[in-house]
Amino acid sequence: MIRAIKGTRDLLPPESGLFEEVETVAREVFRLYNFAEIRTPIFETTELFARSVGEETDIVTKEMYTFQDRDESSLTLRPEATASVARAYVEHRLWEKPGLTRLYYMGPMFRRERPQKGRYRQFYQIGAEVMGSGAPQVDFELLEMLTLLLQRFGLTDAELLLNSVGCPQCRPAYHEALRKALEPRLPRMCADCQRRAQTNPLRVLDCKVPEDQPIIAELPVLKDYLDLGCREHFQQVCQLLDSAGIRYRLEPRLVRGLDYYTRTAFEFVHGALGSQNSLLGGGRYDGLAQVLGAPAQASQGIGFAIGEDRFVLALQAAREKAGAIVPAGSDVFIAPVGAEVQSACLALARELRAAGLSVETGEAGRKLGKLLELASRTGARFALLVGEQDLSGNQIPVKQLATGHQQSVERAGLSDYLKQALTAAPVTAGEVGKS
RNA sequence: GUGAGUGUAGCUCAGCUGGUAGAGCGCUGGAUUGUGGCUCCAGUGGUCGUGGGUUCGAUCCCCAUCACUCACCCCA
Repeated sequence: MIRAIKGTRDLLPPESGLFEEVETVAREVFRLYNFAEIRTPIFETTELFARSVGEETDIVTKEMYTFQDRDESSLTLRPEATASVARAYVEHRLWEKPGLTRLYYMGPMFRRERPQKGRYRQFYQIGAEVMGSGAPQVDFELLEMLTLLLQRFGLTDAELLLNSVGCPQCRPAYHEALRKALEPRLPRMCADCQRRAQTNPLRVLDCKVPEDQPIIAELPVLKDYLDLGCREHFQQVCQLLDSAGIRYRLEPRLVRGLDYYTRTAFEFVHGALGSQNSLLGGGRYDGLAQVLGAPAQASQGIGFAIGEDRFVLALQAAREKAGAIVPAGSDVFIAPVGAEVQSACLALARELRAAGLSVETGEAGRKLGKLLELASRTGARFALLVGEQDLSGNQIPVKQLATGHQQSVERAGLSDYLKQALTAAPVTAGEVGKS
């Protein structure tokens, strides 16, 4: 049997419906903040990611799907989308348009990691970027938009973690101080930290080994090394959040794994996600566009990416907790009584669909009992029992499957009756999905 | 890349220190040729992940391998 390859999966109903719902609501919320969609290619030159994400990052050194095209150029399946958006910003000189560039995207990303709960090799991200301004106000509005999106789904138990990671001007001093402080302490730390001290010293701060915690507490804190500009920027972001009543937790040890981040860095974490608890992450990346060819004064940017798979996981947990059920089936199931009403039933279905109802048609000629059983078990909300005499009398029996209540309805007023009844009637007692 | 756990029917799982497999759910039909959910009956289902070894005999014990899951790592 041919199976989906490791780390990839088929999104089937009812779960695929949740992805659709998350995307729909995200689009609505993005529209409120005047974001428009960008669709970038799913593969790019390898160089783009090496230059923007960072040559030494884990993503670039060991997680990318890179391959040779037939002309021998090196291409890579996108591991994230900010690089592509920045590339498009530069390629189309978007800074020359009036106002800020506010773009959102959604789609699959690819990283070759060992699969785990909430971690896949093909995974889905929903993200947005604001380019062309370094104002703290922009950071604030982005975070506010995210809290609104989480609110829309009732994920109010997600927690915002906030930090400033400085800029290329002040970070080297911190790096130096950190390295000095680490040197004498390293022998007492775990093997991972000893390795990280070489590859990515900032990640030492993120270590979870209990024995290392007292040592980490003694290390210099990035906050104390921020230059004036970075410090004021961060302070203003915090003030704006405070005055809007948005809760957050300062996390001086929050570190991002991509090289392009500057100043504001944030993450929303959620308890239902297991060890991959980061629901979404993002931050400012003020120099990125310049690296790719934008003029310095237009190269500021900030953005985030939501892990859609994780978002859905959290949503499922929340809905399960709330005991929510959703109808899985069609609005209407048409049950033909006898083989000779086939085409009349199909015409009726056409009529109801034209009125906006979702209609499933039972196979003409099957026993009515079987058809009703099918209607009920597929979660249809109403069944129409359509035989010769019903058609000739222009009275169609309509059965509400959850209650068993049945009444005849004038054919001409059928779609209006159904639409009205659908909003009033309880959800089917038939098969329901786990949300 | 590293570690641990698990692989038996479409799904969830049972299977006694080793005698070549069961249940529930599902699916199809019937009881019920114009009335579903409940019930009853029948049918449909499996190279017991794969390969090798031990044994008279292996779903069970041993080795290898693959897959899945979780964790490390990393990140969304």
